Amino acid sequence: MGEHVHLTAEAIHAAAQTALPEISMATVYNTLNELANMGEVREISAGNGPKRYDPNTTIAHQHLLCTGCGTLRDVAPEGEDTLKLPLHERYGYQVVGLDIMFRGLCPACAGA
Amino acid sequence: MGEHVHLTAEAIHAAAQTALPEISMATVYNTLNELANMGEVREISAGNGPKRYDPNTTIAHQHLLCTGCGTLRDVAPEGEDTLKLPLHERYGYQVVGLDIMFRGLCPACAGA
DNA sequence: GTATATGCAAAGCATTTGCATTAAA
DNA sequence: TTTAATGCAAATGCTTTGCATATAC
Repeated sequence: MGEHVHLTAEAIHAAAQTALPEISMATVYNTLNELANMGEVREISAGNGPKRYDPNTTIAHQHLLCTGCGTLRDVAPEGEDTLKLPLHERYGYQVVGLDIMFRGLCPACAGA
Repeated sequence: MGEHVHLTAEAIHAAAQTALPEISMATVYNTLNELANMGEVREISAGNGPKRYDPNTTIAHQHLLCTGCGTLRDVAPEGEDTLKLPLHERYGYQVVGLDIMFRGLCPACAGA
């Protein structure tokens, strides 16, 4: 649901277990993949480690990635609506989406 | 070296074999990880499948990702220099970099 | 002669898949 | 009763690691 910090499959599994103690990772992955195919969530691979799942599926995404712990959260940068890829730079690609990812250390990782 | 289509470890291994027929994947990965730690290349995980390695290490990267075959290439979008993350949206993060990724089908995948 | 880099093979992690079982319509 | 969803466990794909060998200084 509409959170602003995006979870891994494992974290989703742990959270789901509070409601459904018997739920398996396979079911979590099956469901996440279905949701992704339906367009209800987007998978985001944040460098190394597991993917994270984002329930925000608007066209342009803006994220803040902690390069220490991998935490991923939503942000709203300035100038987003001015960011366009000129036709002569598209190399014939049919562009359907845009991801913007800011990288850095979150406060917890910067302090450690 | 300064290519504009970024390769997977496997592709780099294959290319390296033309010069060093005995080279192993372990050596390729060891070397790529060293280069990444030195800041000479950047790892980019393009959704599913293997990572790709980008020798362009300027602060803001702009990429075009084919969601069909995973090909990743450099592009230069308009408005890149206006894209900034306002302080009140940084949540205390120390932002050190920015990735911009356009997603879509490359001509080959769109035709198939 | 000592230290570093390499190849090989095994291990590791995240994710997917097959299959038998369970629950649902 | 027929269908779809689930759990389990094995398999997969990518990457890393341990260790013995080879290479360089």
